[in-house]
Amino acid sequence: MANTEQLIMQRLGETGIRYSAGRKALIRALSKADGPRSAAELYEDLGRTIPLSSLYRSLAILDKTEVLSPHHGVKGVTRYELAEWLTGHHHHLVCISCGTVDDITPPPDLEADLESVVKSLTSSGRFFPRGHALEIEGICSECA
Amino acid sequence: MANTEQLIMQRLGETGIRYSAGRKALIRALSKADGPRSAAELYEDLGRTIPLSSLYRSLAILDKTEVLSPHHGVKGVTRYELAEWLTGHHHHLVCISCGTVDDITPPPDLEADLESVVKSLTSSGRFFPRGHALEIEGICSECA
DNA sequence: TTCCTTGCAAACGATTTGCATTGGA
DNA sequence: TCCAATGCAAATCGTTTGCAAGGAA
Repeated sequence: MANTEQLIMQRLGETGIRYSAGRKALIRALSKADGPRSAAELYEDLGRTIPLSSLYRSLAILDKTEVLSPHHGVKGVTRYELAEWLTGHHHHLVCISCGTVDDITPPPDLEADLESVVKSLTSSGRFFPRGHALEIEGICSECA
Repeated sequence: MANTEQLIMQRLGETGIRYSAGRKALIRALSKADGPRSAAELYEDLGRTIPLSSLYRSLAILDKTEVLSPHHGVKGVTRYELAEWLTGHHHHLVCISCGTVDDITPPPDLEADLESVVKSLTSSGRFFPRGHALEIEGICSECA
């Protein structure tokens, strides 16, 4: 999706945030990944060319501007992925052994079921839903 | 549930783990809570009578024996709740602002839908599911 | 006596921040 | 020029661990 970067540049331009070379590399690494990535993982993905502190800062900024969304997984590490308005809605397979997260896309009719589940669960009026996440926890093929 | 403690004592007894006064207090605090609690929150709940290190150790042991199950939420903190074989299956409302987590129990027919979603998503054979978690993310009434 | 548990302090790992420097519009 | 971005090091925060003392079986 060459278009994804266009959308990101546009979003960032609106708020005076620069789409620097480092951030471009970060975004491309995330685009290639098949699931959310932590700062440490991105550090390796990028050949340790960008210091961790810069990665953390960029991740925080891109999170705040909703270009990325965080995923809080096993072992207290935060992983980030492109926000759903860029990638489309999806869910996660989470390995409870190594913490790896893979994306999965549910068939549309099943997703409709999920939506109705969410709606019926939040009809109390005491909670204002922004989204939902179906996390399927188990053991990945690497750890099995 | 006076019966819950019986079940826990029995489970611990099988593995030479003691149900000490501190752990009893911890379990009772979790029983009263309406959602998963972090070590720091339990520390406060218990009037700071049990040091954090003891709480962390007990939480780790009770996790390993599957009396508790962990929830990895906002801000990289781990919260624990009684395992589902003690409390029944349920899901979570997660406040993306303050990190608070509340339990919700889905109507049985909707839960059946969820089960079928999970089954259809994991039919690839490359992932071995242990459970699922539907996290509904949004803003709680406190933060709204 | 034999282990498990507890407390305190030190150690750790992930993440954040202060500060001086660099770089782009 | 002006402000955002970067790099390094130090600081924070949640969590873990070493070790010696306390307690239950």
